[in-house]
Amino acid sequence: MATNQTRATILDAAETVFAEAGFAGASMRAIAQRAGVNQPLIHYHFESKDRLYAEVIHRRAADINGQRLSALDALIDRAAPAAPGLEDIVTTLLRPTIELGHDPARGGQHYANLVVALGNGTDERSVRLTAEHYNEVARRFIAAIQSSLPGVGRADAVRGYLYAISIALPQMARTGRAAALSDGLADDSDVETILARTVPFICAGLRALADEPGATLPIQDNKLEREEAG
Amino acid sequence: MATNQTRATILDAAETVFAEAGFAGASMRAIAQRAGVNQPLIHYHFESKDRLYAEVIHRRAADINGQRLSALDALIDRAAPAAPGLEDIVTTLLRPTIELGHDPARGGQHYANLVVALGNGTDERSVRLTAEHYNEVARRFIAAIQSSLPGVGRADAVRGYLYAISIALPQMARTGRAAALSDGLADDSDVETILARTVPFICAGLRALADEPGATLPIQDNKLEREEAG
DNA sequence: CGACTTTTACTGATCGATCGATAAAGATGG
DNA sequence: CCATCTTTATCGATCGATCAGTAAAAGTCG
Repeated sequence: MATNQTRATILDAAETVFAEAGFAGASMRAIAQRAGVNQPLIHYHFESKDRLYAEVIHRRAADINGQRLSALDALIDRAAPAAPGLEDIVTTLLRPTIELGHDPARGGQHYANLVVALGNGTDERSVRLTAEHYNEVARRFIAAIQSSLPGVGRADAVRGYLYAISIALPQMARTGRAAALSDGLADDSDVETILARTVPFICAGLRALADEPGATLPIQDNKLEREEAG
Repeated sequence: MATNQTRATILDAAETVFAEAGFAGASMRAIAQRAGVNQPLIHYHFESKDRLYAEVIHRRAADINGQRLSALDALIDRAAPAAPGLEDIVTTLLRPTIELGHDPARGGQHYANLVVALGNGTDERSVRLTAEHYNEVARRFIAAIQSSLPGVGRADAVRGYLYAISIALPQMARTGRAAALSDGLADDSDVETILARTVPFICAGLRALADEPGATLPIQDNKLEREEAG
């Protein structure tokens, strides 16, 4: 896996085309044209369309999840022996995501659109890649939420994490719908503005789940690995 | 627009295949095979792949939005001259969505996956169809949220609406990720369980936005250093 | 009524374009 | 020369769409 310049160029082009057209709608020829290379060269470097797609995802996911985990570790160390505050945990989870969506140098919106489709997709490829790249960080943050909010059960912590991600990803992708519906009032093009609105929303929601324990859901966190959802 | 049985059969098959493979990944032949008809018949009834896709969306959107608007009207009438409660408004918004996602007779998960991709997509087709079918109901519910929560500004009401939809749609689509991450604890296959968790979360979040109206209040205390060597 | 025409619903054959992928030859630099 | 990178040419498969043609139902008229 030599860090080739050609590889990076192809990955950037693939990221954009996959984001705009989806996996099936993106053609190797369109990717090659945007990258300024020949189509068979992509096969030389990445073998197949599937492997190219997986590498596009892996590159950004490794970046963003590395940031999230090291920031979470730093947060936990700083607060030790107490648990970090909920606002800090949620901010640490969301900030790298929102920032990546606003940083053109790292794919910007393109990867954002990709990862939204990935996280919400039900096809085998999306489910597999999502679990492969995002389950570890999910478990870490779910545990952090539980430590900071002892009243919340495991199931509600999982729900809260998924709700937080569900809110953050579309903002990362920025479809412009908020601006359209508010006649420009909610044009959230600034990272800090987005965090200032989403973090209080999510934290208040999580505390509501903790204060209002819902269905009869026991708390047990022994098994960590699991194959599939029944 | 004769209510033909063949048309409905094709629409059902198209809904499933589009949901499983996306617009580009779904082939007219695969749709025809699932519908038990031959491929040119689809062109006879729907002209083109684009029009077929639009009709698949239109059929369910008209159903679900009709339910939502009439339920909202009834809610407003019942509470008049006061404004309806926030929990009732959010429940009225989400229930038809969640229920549709759990009703196999009306497409069930299939339309759910479709509409998730539609709402999050940035391609021209997705943006156009989303605005065409969902902007009216969005404006109605945003106004209702503002009437019930006078402290919330217009921009935050829009945000709250979009956050609510962002939370509800993935649950409608049920990727099984919640169950996988919680070892089955959060297997939300029941409509009432989902509503009992999402509605309090969303309402608490909305009230937090209303109580903390500063749209320009960046959270600075744990801003991450993203510069690598800077 | 019965013969004729029109409309509707559907089918088999096939079009040109494009798909992902491969083989093999050419270029490049150590 | 050799290994790495890049290109040209091309494969078989599949894509959305169109065509002519058929069977049956519906409408028309003496």
